Amino acid sequence: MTDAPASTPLDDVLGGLEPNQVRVRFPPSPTGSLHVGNVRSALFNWAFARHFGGTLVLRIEDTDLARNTPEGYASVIDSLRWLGIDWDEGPEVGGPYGPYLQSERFDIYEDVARRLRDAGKAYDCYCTQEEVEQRREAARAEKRTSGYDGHCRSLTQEQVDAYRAEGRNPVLRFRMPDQPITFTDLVRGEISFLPEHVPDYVLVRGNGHPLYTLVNPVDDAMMQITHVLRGEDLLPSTPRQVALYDALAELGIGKGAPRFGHLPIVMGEGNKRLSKRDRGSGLAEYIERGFVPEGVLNYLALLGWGIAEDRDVFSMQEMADAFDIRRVNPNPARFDLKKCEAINAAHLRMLDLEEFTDRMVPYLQRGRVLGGSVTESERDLLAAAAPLVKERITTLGESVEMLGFLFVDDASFQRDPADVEKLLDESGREVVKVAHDALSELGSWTTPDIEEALRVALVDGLGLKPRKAFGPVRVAVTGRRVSPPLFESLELLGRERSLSRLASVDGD
RNA sequence: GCCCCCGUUGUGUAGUGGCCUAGCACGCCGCCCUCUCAAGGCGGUAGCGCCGGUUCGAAUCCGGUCGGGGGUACCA
Repeated sequence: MTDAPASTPLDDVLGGLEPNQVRVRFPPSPTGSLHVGNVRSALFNWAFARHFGGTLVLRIEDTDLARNTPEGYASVIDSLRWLGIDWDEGPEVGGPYGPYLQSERFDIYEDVARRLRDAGKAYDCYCTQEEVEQRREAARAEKRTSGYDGHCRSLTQEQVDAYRAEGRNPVLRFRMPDQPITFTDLVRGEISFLPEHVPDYVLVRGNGHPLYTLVNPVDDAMMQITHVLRGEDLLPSTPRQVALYDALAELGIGKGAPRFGHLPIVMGEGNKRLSKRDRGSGLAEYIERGFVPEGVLNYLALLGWGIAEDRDVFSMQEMADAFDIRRVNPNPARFDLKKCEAINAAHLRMLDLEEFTDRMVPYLQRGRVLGGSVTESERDLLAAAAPLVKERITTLGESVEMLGFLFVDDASFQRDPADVEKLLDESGREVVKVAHDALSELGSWTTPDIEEALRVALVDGLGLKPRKAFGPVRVAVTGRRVSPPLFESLELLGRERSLSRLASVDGD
């Protein structure tokens, strides 16, 4: 572990800025639903900005027209809203540095590219991809750094004319300075690269299309971004960006390189980075299953950061208050769905009852347990049932299985075949019959009275262990071996429906 | 190949030379509670990659080594 970050004074984090002058950004590509790695990145930027009372900019990086879709954009916005990660500048909210969609900034990039070329910070490179590739392979064979070799750095006019005559379209290549590049990473400490290891790189394609390598630093510079918190996969590209920020500053664009903090990547199964194809990699899955944003965010925060050594459940406000980029662990973190579920369950339990109930509704509707509009009586029943399931489920989606039996009408009520086979055998059906008879004589239909009656009839009367006695009744009434507490469930189901379900076992 | 980053139980982490016979959480196992499942309580399992060095003393400092990851594009 590096020791530099922990010893980095706070002022080195702020770089002489007032806390509220901190400006960070989250720059997703709208290629589809957000990936958990992106969410983690958004969260850390959010926490950093909120901690200092600074600004979070949302910028949509949609220059790669082929891969972007309108649905992708909507999905990013919806995802952030669902998570509760709010931004101070960007699409939907505006701000002084717009537009915040890169697709609306092409003229800016064109202008900056021209100025970089005019100032000699970048140059036209006429090498074809094949030529570059060939030389790259040769360098590799000699165990040298494989990268652009500077072939077109200083062409004569004759050479340029000759290439032009061949009809070659040049790319615009950034001229890297011949100096080592060193910067202090907020997570990892000092990092430096030698010039021979960071070759000149392409800013603008032969067809005039600007690349990420240009666009991202240009926008950061123009939007006055002060801190860049991003995945460590971008660490190797940092030196060339730092050099570009400096060149831009010399042209009067921005104030030089921001401070960087490279967050550990999130790994999936095995030893590879959590990729889009991995199960559990997309935020959409979590929403569908009924994770709550508090839970997802809390878990993601734990990937590389912790609020205290003996505590791992906390709110986003608490995270914002306590967040310290210097305390982010540089180790890659492996995504653990079990832990994520545990954290989510903890947040579910922390919800107050009404809130918990409200949040279950859409899932019960999707599971066809509730209809599109919830009647008042359904609402009351749900409110009464909520405390019974709140401590028993990990995700809201599980409420469908847990509570379905209460809302479904007798005609469509179904029992789990496996549970029926296991518990409603001949003796089980006998138990249910006895239970039915005992309950049908019951005067007051309340949990304690129901329990009393069933204990007398089944435990005392039939001499059964409680476990054996109530199992068949549970399956008969709820349809499943696992359910909310039985006596409470019977009370909520009501006398008529309970008795009819018990009676229906016999007729099966 | 070259460059960069990382290396504490299965997983996430605490640990900044003695408080460490390494703490916490999740997982897993067992017990208690108990009408099922949870929740809760109690207990258990398992770790400093390796080798040298510095030091009275190292998970902590230094060197090396091994391992893992990332990058190496007219992708982002």
